[in-house]
Amino acid sequence: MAESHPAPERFPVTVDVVALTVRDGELNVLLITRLIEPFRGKPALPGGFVLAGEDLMEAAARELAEETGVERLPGHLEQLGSYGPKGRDPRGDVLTVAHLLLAPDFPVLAAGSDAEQAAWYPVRDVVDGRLELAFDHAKILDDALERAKSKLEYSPLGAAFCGEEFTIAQLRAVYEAVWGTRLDPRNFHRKATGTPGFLEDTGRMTTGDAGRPAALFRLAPESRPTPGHAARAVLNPPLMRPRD
Amino acid sequence: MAESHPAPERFPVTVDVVALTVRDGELNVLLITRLIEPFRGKPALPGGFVLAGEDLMEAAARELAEETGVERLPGHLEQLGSYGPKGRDPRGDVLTVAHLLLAPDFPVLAAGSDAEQAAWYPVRDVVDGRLELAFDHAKILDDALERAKSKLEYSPLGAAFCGEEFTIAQLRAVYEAVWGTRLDPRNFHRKATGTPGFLEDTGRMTTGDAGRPAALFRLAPESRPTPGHAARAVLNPPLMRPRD
DNA sequence: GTGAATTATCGTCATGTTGACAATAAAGCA
DNA sequence: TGCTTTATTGTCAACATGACGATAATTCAC
Repeated sequence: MAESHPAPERFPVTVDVVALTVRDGELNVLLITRLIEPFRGKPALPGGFVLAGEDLMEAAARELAEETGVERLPGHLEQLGSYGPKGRDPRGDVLTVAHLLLAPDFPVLAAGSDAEQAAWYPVRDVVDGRLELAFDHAKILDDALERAKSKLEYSPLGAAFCGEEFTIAQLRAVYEAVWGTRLDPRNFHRKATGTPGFLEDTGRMTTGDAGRPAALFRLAPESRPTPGHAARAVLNPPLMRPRD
Repeated sequence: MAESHPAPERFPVTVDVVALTVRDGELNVLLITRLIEPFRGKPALPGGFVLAGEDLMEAAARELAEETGVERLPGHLEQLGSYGPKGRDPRGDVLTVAHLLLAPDFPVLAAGSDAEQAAWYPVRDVVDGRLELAFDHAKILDDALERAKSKLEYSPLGAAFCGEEFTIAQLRAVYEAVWGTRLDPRNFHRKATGTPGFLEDTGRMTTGDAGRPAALFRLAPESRPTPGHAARAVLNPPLMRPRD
């Protein structure tokens, strides 16, 4: 960290959050609709300015809570990367630190009339160009998707999309939604249950669904996120997504 | 990106670079020695303030060039992650965006007497606690090492530590230095040469070294970094590091 | 109720990959 | 001329994967 004699430039710093979830087998992303210029009326990633005395992750969690009305947000939050500060906001140089939230489907509270309404949108709509995002948020979403896809290969974070307990089929649905592929249920079952340190059988079963009841699993202790530390990578060898 | 009515807080933003290379089979990191307080006399990562109108990567490259005296730096530069702004600099909140450079060994020019001298240090000295880094740079280095280790598994970026052309043994030495393990030369050779889209035989050989001459390889076109875009991941299945 | 549909789970088998290690090739060196 | 060093090619068993058959345990339609 070098010194420069003139006072260093200062930048406004924002945090943006790419919140992903799986609804009805489809990957969704949380977006707000901008109420002001620039990009008024366009969908954008939720986020906002980092406040004095705040850390990045803290700010991301606060903004997300504010814009969804959800107090304690579920799932796994991690930093994605930083963008800017040059030329990404017409109003001036703004540095943004993007974050990634992998979460089970949670309901978004209605915002007041003067607040930007957050809602889930199918990721497909953005990728296919039916939804155009503000700023460089399409690029950020793109990076987030690639990160999410690769996280599923090497880490137990697919389970972050599920609740505390889940069936193998529910976990498989996550992989299929994020990767955009179909996976063989039998091979997936073998890999998921056969990878040491990944899942733990709860002994309980589902009831009421169609078909044979499924065993309920949870993350094994080794795969669970410990307070402070992130979840350790345990999928070794990885659960590779099909290429081509 | 939400709006707040009061003018948003502005933060000084720095870039830091974890520059890694392999010298004599050992992983080294580029450090400067601080000339001023705080942490005067302590080693630190090279870096400095982002200037107005600069992008992050640009700033990182510029700072590295300034502090090493090297104009066009070799190797692969990527963003690592952002740290702060809270509580990492006793002088006040500073956000830093850490970067990672994987480079072949290059000589560092002597700095002037009023400049901070950059030099290569064995990473082991920091990890073992023989060298104490300023600020939160030990944490950043830690994250960089983990990133580098995993990059070698899934991407062709091990070659970024080598020159344009290299032998399989030189590439293996990179893996051994970064992972801190020994690898079987025969199995590594099989995997490196057998992975489609990874390496390309130049047809040329080494001469003058002890032992049988080795074939010289370069990165295959698919693995080479294209201007603008990063190198695509091609090691599929990955070249896994031994666990335990 | 009863059979059909549905979903979960276990098994099989050919193929591909890994890890351990033997054997050979091609140079420099004493 | 051997001896040492390093590179490269093979071999083989263990393991992992992809494709798919078979069976189990439910709900659902009638």
